[in-house]
Amino acid sequence: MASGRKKQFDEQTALEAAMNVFWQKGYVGASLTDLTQRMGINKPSMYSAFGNKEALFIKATQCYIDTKVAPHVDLLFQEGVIFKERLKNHMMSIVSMQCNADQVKGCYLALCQSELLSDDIPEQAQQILKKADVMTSEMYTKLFNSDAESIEIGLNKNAKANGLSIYTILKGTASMARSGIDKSELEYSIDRMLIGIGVH
Amino acid sequence: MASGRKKQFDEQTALEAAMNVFWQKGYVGASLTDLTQRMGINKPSMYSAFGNKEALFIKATQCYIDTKVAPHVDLLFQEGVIFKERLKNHMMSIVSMQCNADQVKGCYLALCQSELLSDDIPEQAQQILKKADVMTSEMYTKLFNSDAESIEIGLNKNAKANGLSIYTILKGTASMARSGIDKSELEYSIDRMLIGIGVH
DNA sequence: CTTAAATTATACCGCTAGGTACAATTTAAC
DNA sequence: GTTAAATTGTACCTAGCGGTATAATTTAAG
Repeated sequence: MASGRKKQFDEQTALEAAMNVFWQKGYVGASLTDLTQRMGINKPSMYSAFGNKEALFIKATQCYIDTKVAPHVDLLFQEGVIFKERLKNHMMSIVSMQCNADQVKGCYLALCQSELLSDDIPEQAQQILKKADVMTSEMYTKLFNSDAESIEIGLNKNAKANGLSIYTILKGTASMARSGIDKSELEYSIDRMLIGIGVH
Repeated sequence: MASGRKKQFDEQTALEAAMNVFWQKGYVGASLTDLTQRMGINKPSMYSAFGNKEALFIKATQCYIDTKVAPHVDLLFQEGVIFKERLKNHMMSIVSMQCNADQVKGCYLALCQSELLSDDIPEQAQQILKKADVMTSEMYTKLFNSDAESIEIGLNKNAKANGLSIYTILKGTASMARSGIDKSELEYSIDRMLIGIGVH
């Protein structure tokens, strides 16, 4: 018989702002003041909408995966494009995102995963970060293992190693992107490293 | 006409302990309690011996460079070994260090450099981290540019790109090592990526 | 117009951060 | 053995942390 004041902020917009803070500062380095300021709300609003810092982080991480990672994954399975081009398109698209001047440079996940050894990340946050790492690794292995063209070329024989190589390259470009290296330099590097893996 | 109590700890030993904490937690994540506990001293002793957290960090960083990085650099210039083997030895040696189970996994410098965008690293600490980054990059470029064998093979024509590729690979292995990937997996990846760069 | 539910702002909690004052202790020169 | 310099341990400072109690505000149903 009554139904209170309306929320004066958009939850999704606020979540994206939080995502950018974690992207820039990592889990430990992002303070509630940093977060709520950039979200444009105060602490009680944040706590009522998201729970606590860890819960906010988990949602922000999922937001990053959905909006900043998933689109590139689609390129891996695009119909009518040969395997090598699909893989290259995928990697180039990721690097382009990592270097985009309109957002934080580098990779949100790579940064926060590097904090895992610190013992300062709460349990559930650890889990989502580790899960994202394992799933990415497995995705590449499975790609080399299952893709019809990959099997044709024989890349499935070293599926796990091939997958890890791709992942290693992308972790490298993420790190370089954070340091401010130009996209073009990284694209060139990727192009040639793929040759060594047998993708050319 | 008097000369006080003797220091009850070894400064170098304490510095190495501090190095390990920064290696594990980064600059922001390493608290004075973490640091002094692992150094086995209390705060006033630390402040009198090293100045403050930033000064301790700068010395710890230099300690890392001297003891954990420099040895691998020597392998790049070893006499009586061909260029490609020198480069490979260098990279394998670094990866072996990054994966060593007896110490923190991954790279101290890569971790702390990833904190640079956070705006939470004091001025001088920023400078030493950026300088280490630039110098590493330049070292590889110069290697490809100046090494007699590199010139012979024609690798000097893409010296900058080649150097950046090497650096990118090593940033990638550093990140993977921190996640706990086996050394053998990374060695295999390096071996094949080098092929793409023309080092085989 | 009242009322109850929801969101807001303010002010605060206990705790830990980086850093320090000070007194107690140890040392070697005299 | 005294004395002055250096290091140690304890106890504390202010500021900021993650988190919350409370009261003021806004809202729509009755």
